[in-house]
Amino acid sequence: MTSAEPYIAQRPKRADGRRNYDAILAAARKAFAASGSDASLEDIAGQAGVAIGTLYRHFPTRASLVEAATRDGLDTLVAEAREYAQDSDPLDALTHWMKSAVAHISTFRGLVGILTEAMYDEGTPSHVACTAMHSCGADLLRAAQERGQVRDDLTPDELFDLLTAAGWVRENSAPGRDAATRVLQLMLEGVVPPGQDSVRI
Amino acid sequence: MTSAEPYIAQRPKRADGRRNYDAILAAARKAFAASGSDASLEDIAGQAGVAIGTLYRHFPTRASLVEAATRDGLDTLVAEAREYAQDSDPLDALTHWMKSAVAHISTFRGLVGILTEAMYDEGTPSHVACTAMHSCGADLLRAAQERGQVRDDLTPDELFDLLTAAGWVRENSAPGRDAATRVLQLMLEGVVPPGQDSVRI
DNA sequence: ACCTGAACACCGTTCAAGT
DNA sequence: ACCTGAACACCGTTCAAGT
Repeated sequence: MTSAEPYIAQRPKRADGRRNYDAILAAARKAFAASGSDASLEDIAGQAGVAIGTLYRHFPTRASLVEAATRDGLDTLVAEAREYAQDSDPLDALTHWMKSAVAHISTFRGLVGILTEAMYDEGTPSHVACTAMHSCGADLLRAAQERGQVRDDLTPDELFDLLTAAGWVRENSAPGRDAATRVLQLMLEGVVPPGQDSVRI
Repeated sequence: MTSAEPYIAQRPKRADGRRNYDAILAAARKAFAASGSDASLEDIAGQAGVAIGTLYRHFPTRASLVEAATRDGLDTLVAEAREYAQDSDPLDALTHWMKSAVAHISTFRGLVGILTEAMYDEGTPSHVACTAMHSCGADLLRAAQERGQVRDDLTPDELFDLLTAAGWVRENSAPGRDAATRVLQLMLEGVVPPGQDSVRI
């Protein structure tokens, strides 16, 4: 017996279906940006000019709609990892990618939570995107560690934790201050100056 | 004209009211722990053995119920700050308090988000608790900075960002790994070893 | 294969009636 | 001052009927 596969939305072949699919996706992205991942599905259908049943036909669960709405962005992030890996300085590659990752995983309120859950739940539409991200991060991390540029007790899971933490700050911090970038910088450099004894928690 | 004050729940004087108030609070804490801050209010009323109207009488908004359910814990946190301030080592005091703060602001899923919003919104029941926390952290931070134990470009707002980021990880990380403590440690010590050139983001 | 919208379910919130 | 529960509103989700 195979475990239940998550439903991954597919762009229909028929012209009318494809038109509606695209309209729903566009409306969803707008609604997620404005109201977060728990935006009203009825509103989204209305904005797309389709009946609610049509939305459910293409995207049977909210998670499948979120996955479809964020698919391109997360694919881009994976592509960036491959580009940055060409960089002569692995630490530069890692930090640039981390900054981009934070942006892509927090494009709207609620996304980071969905992706974090998806990371450890295979029955979730965004799970494959998350594992792809995870392994990209792991590759860049390992390269930097091999050069001694990053502490070698940092694991890929922990890197993911740092990214989601910074992403959450980006989703939720008050506007007017780029809190997430600063948090990322503090994570990388540390709060306690090198001169001090090691911090005991 | 005075701006609208948030409603802060008060324990009733009449015996039957006080009994219900306490029962609702106990049920709410249990429900929040199990289902997060968006637990069903009907369930909470049912568990407390009261009608839904009674819950609304004592706690007219969900935020007021959350505030009442977390009041004791956050008061404790403020008291701990004063204790730790007696410590001979300001950095120890700060790190211990930070660890406790992370625990207290993430006692159930959704709390960190509510507190973060409350920090910057005066019209919110938890706002006063948040500013108290904020100023405690600022005091401990300043003491550690005066001894040169913490980088002096770190602001109290940024300290709060770090705490909420770690708290969010605690709320949302997969069980079986104490991800939040590790994240806190990484924030304090940094990901990049002292030998490296300063990190460019 | 795809679309529509009525129908159902669930839950948050209010309020008139009661003690 | 406090309690009750019916009533209303809103929204997610399903499904029979239709093209």
